[in-house]
Amino acid sequence: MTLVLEEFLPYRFNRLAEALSRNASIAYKTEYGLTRPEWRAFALLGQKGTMTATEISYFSTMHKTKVSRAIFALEQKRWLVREVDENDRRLERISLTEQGKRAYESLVPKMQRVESELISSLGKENSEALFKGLTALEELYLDEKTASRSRKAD
Amino acid sequence: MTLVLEEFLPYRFNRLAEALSRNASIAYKTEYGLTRPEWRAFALLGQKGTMTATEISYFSTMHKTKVSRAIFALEQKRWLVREVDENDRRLERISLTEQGKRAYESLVPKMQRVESELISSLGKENSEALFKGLTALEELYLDEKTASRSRKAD
DNA sequence: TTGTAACGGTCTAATATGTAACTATCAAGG
DNA sequence: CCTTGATAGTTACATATTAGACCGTTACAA
Repeated sequence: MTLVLEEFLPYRFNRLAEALSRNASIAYKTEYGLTRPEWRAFALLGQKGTMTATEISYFSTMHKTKVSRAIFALEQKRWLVREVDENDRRLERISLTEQGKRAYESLVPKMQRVESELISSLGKENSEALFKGLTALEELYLDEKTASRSRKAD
Repeated sequence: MTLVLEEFLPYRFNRLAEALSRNASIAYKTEYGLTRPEWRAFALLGQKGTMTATEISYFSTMHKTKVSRAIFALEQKRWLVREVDENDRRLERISLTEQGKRAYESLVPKMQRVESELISSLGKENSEALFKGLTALEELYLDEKTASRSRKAD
């Protein structure tokens, strides 16, 4: 009995995830000096506006210490600010500065270009199949219930 | 202009890769005490027979130091042995011991069961779409040329 | 031969990540 | 009020991972 690693789903996903991330990271890493966790937190703040660190952790599925450090780095760059919530002083409301928003507006189109180039190279039929398969898998594995339990991954 | 992280391919792949790996790892981690790099090296050796460390690194797309440590751990378990190649004494020919082969024969069916349960939960249509999409992506990103250049990932 | 470049593999030092402890705050009950 | 237990976030320590130096080979051209 033999298992062919190249056909094994966890292996295929890991390899592709790594390749896609590396490919996408070129833009935010070389031009903006962001790490992957920083990019994720940044993208979420640009997408959703003001958030708490816990929310960022939830939506990015990153460990809270990773988020904490990513936020610190973005704060150093003056791309975000925090304000303590007056109603609950444990919370910090985090939002992009004007400078951060400008960076977002200039970075996001580049990221989207990478993605759309990828999709057009795949072709309509393949990319539709891919989306269908991914969505089905996500429904199976990453339901709210599951997602809220396992938030430590990168 | 907004980028929706939940729809961004690198993010989706990373999350799914993590979820699939975690799910698959239960079998080899709890019952056999293997780490992920160890499992990968082990699976390759079971699949392909005798290999060198560099070959394992190539096919597993793992960094060579990771492979080195994985091999060391499997050697400690007495699941593999190395012999220096007489023709080229830089090389070590690594292969599973009888004990290693027995472990392989008992572990692999469990891993395959996990995988086939996943696929049957997805249903025929979705899993076919998934495979089609994954294969297309792999051809685009992980061709020999590409794969041989970027071998550091996990 | 010998010098030089390349290779297989390991070891070391720097980075990145996760675990668990800690601070500060809040909420609810006595 | 005061205690107990939970939550938000940071920090310190332990672990895991990577980059790069390193050693012993080998290949091959001069």
